[in-house]
Amino acid sequence: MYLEERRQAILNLIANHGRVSVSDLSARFDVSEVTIRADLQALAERGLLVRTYGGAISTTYSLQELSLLQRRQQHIPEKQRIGAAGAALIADGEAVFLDSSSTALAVAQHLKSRRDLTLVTNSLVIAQEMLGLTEITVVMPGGTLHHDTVSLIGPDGLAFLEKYHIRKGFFGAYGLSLDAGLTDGSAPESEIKRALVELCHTVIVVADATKWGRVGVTSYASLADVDTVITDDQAPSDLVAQVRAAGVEVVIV
Amino acid sequence: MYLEERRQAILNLIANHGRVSVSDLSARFDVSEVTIRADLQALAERGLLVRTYGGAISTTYSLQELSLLQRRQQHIPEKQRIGAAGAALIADGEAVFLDSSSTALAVAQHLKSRRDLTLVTNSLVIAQEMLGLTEITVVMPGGTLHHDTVSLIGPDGLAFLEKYHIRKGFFGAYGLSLDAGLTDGSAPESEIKRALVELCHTVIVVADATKWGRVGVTSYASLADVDTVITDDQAPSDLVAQVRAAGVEVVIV
DNA sequence: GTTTACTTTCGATTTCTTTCATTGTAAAAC
DNA sequence: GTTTTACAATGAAAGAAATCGAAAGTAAAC
Repeated sequence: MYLEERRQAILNLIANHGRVSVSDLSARFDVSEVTIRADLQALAERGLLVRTYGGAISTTYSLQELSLLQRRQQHIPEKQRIGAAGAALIADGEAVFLDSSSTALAVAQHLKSRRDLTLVTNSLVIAQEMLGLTEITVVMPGGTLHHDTVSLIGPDGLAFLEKYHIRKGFFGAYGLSLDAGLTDGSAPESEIKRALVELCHTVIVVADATKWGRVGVTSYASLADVDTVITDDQAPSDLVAQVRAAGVEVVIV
Repeated sequence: MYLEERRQAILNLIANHGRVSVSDLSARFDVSEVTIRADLQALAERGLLVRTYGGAISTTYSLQELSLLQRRQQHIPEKQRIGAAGAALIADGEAVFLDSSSTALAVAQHLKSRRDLTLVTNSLVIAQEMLGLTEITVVMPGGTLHHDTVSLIGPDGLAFLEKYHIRKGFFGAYGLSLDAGLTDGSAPESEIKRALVELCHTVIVVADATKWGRVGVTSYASLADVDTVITDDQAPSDLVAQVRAAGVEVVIV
């Protein structure tokens, strides 16, 4: 039996039983456990199964996709620094837009002590965060609730937003690259962002180092649309230099 | 059973029951309580559950804790009965409006197991409550966040809502009386309700016994606009009789 | 005969889990 | 309101199993 046959057989077993153990596979295919481990590692790297201690399980039974609640808890110190830097760009009396990314939420969290601010957002989480802060006016566009981003999405929201003169818009992104510009994971989410990039006088991208060079499903802006990028000190310096050469201000915190 | 499988099973249990206990999990999976605690800690660090003394609860359940409205809600069996009766009036596939009252929230809570529903609401609390229920479409009008009612209010939201064909609207009220009809505490809140009473084919008022005979600052509908009132068995029978005589169906639960 | 891809052996390490003693906590009983 | 009381959490230590790294073995391919 060849390596590829064995690995295919392992995948079949997982498809049928949901789980396999290293010792069982070793006995079944009459190879050492080390070999089986190499198989499982290779298959796991291709995302075909999830490795566990002692075996492997089907990807469908593995831990759930990251929700906003979980994304919120990733890269916390970086996001907080980025959030503080973003909030520092906002003057009292301004109207700003914040999108439904977890980094934009970090910006919002640093606005809590501010007064006389109009905050436009389609993120329910940001709205919730601002509850009780009566000095801050929170405006939301209408739309349909998207469960994964906890935000309101829809064409009617855009018409609503056009009435506002929004000075600055803060946008998160799934990825930030020279060719694809700013990219996101879902198309409808992208659409509302695309319209808002047009609408905002100043476009500020808040993105931690992990976003650099990554490309998502849909683009919502090119780098030419962007005025400022706020990122952390782990951002790859070659990419930062290239983006700066493209005329974008890059703030590193 | 592998570690990942056990942890996934714990998450499933929490998703179904809302809560788990360390001792139950220890017995169920036949591992020590120390191991379960390590599992819960790991899952809590990833934001997949919220740790409590003796067990853990769902993250969405703990978000509810944030809302005073909801906490108040949980201790009032009358509102729950009214909510259940209201939910029973809603057929699958319908589009319904729920306002930002705590009684309308009780209706929403009884819709959680339903499928193929469109729920229009200006209440952030209701939207939050429906998070993760992907079978239910939640639509919100645009507007400005009102901190006291945790709802979106504004003239633009109305134009947005006119596009929807909403069969049934559920309205709470500060007061319900023969002369003043349905009254509320704040004028802008009233305005959006007034428009929606016009819009909805069927107007259903959900109001516990304390609301009868009370009059608030502004009226948003007369009894002639109302099709059904759902209330509890403490409602004053003389008023109930008069309202029935005015042609309104009164459901007592 | 050498190269290449795959596999094995064998310690050293790591991971997972348990036990036990100690400290901490919530809520009932006073 | 405080004191009990029963239960829960934590830290340290230890054992069993799984994993990893590196070197060595095997067999087909060039």
